[in-house]
Amino acid sequence: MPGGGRVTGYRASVRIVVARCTVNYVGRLTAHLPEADRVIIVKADGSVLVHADGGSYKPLNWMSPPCTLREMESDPLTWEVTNKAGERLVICIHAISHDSEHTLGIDPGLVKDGVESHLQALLAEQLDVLGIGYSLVRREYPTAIGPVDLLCRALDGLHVAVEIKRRGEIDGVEQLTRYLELLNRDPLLAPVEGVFAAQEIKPQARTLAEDRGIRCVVLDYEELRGTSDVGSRLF
Amino acid sequence: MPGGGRVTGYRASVRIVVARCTVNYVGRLTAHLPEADRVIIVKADGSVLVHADGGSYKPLNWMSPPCTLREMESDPLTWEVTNKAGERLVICIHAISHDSEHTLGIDPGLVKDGVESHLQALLAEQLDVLGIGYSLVRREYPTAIGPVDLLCRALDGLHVAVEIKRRGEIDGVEQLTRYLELLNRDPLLAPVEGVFAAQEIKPQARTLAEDRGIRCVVLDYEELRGTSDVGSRLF
DNA sequence: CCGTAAATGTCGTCG
DNA sequence: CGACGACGTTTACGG
Repeated sequence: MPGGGRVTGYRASVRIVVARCTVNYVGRLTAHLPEADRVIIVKADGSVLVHADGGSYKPLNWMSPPCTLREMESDPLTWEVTNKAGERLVICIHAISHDSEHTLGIDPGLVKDGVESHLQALLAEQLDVLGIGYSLVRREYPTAIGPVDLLCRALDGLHVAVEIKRRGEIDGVEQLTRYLELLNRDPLLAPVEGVFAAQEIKPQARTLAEDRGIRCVVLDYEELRGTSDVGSRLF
Repeated sequence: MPGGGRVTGYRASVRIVVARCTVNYVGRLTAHLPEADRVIIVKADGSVLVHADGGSYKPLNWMSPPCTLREMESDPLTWEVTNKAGERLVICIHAISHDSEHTLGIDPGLVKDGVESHLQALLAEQLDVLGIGYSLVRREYPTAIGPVDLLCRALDGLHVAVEIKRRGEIDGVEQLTRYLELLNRDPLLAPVEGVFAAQEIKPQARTLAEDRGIRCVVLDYEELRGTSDVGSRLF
């Protein structure tokens, strides 16, 4: 291995450093941060975040786990973070104004509600929102290019493929279009109609969808959740 | 304004708190974090990050700027972060094990190299990589649904639309397909061929592209940069 | 491990 | 401010 330095192994703690530093990343792209004061967080898994005082939750520069941090006994102090893919993050530390370490333990994790999978579960129970008399063939109906959110059968026996989004944009229409093209090749299913269902449908997505004969349905999450049995069971 | 509490205005500093806390977010979705020790970062712009000791750079929970932090003098200590859109992040702090504040100043910002715009600039100078004798009509050729990366003319006078990606996936093929459909409606341009150029092209994207008569070209960034005049000028 | 799709995506740019 | 595409997207899920 080139160079010396101390390799920091697994510590069950975060290290928080505030320091004047320059940072260089070479990997999927090349990125350079000029000398300035920043917050550096080293997590237990070796991952490193370099934050400025502003911007959103995204660090200016970072290294994702799994990776290895090596602290060089050079002047200026240099930290080198590397991973298997050959990406390198090098932090030159010119002056440290804060350095502390904290033991946090394993986090119990985040509980979410209101994401697409919930919409799907609720809709599968209330297909009338999509069309009177619809019956469910399958959730996550598998195709060669991925699963269709809902496959239904209308009163007239025709099949209906439903793509569900929280926010309906062009990508979602394209996705449904690919599914429909494939499903319509299956003589046992064809003809298959398309329904694009979302809490919010962008005008351009609606235009594209309707231009392709895909019906758009705007969903009311609160109403779906209020009416449903699962609504209370799930959360 | 409901409730009391001290509203923390603009401070030109980050505050770093390590504390046992529970966190609730209500906004675009609902998310709950059970009681545990975490790192809480409050940036100068009022934005808040709640990090665990692990995972990647994404916080467990957060609020993006612009937003307002109100510290309630309750027991347990409660921080309420809100924004214009009505999103709320509420942090109950049960025990503080670290609390410090640091002045960082404005960050000079990140310098990047190696992204799509550079690929586009390099390719525009070396069109032979795409096809012998190609000439450039325009970079960012405008259409009603967005700009085509490169519009070229081949030796035989036919037009060629080029979509450039760092990583070529299905989305990029769809995008180019939409452009081609539009461009081919223009009698002054039609017929327009498609070329999908990327540093890496996923098999499924290649299959879809070739199925649609779109030619795929794999780019070598280092070679493009080495050969080019701009290569040295740009960086 | 690959491939696909979701995301509180975020971030920049352009109209 | 909205629309749109890029992103070191990251992250989760399924084969």
